[in-house]
Amino acid sequence: MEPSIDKGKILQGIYLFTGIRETDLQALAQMAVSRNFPRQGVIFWEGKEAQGFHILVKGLVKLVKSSPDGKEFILRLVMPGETFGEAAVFAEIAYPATAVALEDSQTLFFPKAPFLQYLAASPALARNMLATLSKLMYHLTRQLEDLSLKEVSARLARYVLERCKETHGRIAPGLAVELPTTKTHLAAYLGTISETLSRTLARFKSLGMIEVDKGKITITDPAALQDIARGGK
Amino acid sequence: MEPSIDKGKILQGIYLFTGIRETDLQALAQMAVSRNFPRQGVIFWEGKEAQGFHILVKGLVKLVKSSPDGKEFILRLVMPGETFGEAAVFAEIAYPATAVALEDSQTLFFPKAPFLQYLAASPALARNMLATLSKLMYHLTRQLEDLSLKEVSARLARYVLERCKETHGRIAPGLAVELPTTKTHLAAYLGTISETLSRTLARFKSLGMIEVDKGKITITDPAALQDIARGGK
DNA sequence: CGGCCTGTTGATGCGACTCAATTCAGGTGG
DNA sequence: CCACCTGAATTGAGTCGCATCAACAGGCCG
Repeated sequence: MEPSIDKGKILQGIYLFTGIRETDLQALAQMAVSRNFPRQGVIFWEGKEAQGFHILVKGLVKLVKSSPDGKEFILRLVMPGETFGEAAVFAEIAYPATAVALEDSQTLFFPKAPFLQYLAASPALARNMLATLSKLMYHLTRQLEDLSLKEVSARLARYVLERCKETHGRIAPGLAVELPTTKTHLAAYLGTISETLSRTLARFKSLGMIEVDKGKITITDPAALQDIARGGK
Repeated sequence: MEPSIDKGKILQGIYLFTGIRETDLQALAQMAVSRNFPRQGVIFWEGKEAQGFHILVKGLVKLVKSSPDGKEFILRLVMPGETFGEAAVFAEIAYPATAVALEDSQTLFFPKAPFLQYLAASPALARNMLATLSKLMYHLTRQLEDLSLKEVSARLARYVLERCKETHGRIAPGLAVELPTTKTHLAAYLGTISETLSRTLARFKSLGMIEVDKGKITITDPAALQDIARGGK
């Protein structure tokens, strides 16, 4: 068994719980269950009736849709501190995707019933949850826009720029973005396959727009990237 | 000016407000503003700071993403009784898509600030809103799955089957689904263009899977459709 | 009647997926 | 420590789905 962790402590840093009173945090910590998953372990399956949602404490999780013939699309890579599986808790629907741990991971699991009960008593929590879902919806519509209107090069360019903005707060030559995992996963996230991603990266590099090195992409020509992200060429 | 409508009456039939007390409904009706839009009128623009959300009372509305070069993707067709523009209200984000009336339409508009204030006092309303957002997210992930993993024929087959199930509660030979609007719009909704949709419909017809007639599709071979929707052939 | 929008059908080209071969890095076990 | 294996990444050749461009038919409305 895990050495007992301070669940209340963990909750303090989570966006979902900002502005929640200390005593309420303790109540929430009470209902949370710490769970561990090995690399490649399935946290929940698409189509399974939702029993609650998770907060990722440590590790890395992918949310995937997969097709009968083995292709898969990564809806989201979940980083520590983020929640996942929330949506299925509030409507009578099943998990819309499968969650798989990409590294040994630890989560806090909130069972549906007690959480909903608590939610009814906490407007601040409800408000935070609405904001969380809203941001996820925003993200999903962005992905839809990319998939339906843009080609792979534009999606990749946008991805690199957004990650750069996210990690450094700005976009400038010389700044680098870390790939959270393998290029194959990135390909699945961008709605393509590793071969195509490899070629596209090679083309960007040959055009002097980026440098690629060991799971790290360095931006050398932001303007050109932005042009491509908009759909240019 | 419109002859004054009974806003309270309208709210009663809306999913978002089920289980809300009568007196609360009156308060909500107070804050709602009736607005009218002509065919082709823009209700809000993508990127504009959200000021509130709408309930469609009458008419038809499309939520679209459009690219610089004129292509557009329809995220959702909004039918009377449904809400739209909700997501942007709860996080500090802009409207993620543009809303356009496809027919002369009437909405009830709920301004952000008073609605949020009211929401804090009504757990039932918060709960309903969470459920609404959850269902929309489910829908978005379905679309993402289709776009990333399936080809046009599979998307069309799935669309026809789902609409059939929705309108008749079951799927059987002889049942028909109405197209809400033009085939060009349906194409944009399926992430393709009208030419490709036309060809695909023609192929389905020649294979004896459907009959097409005047904005109506009649299913003749459900099994074959289901096979294609799963990715077969 | 003459525009306009929608829908259909044909020919062509391009982007990206498929299949296949090779290299490379990391981890394992002898 | 090296041989081995596995998964990731890269590169090439071939194919396919679908968008593009273009021409044309039908319905609706002013």
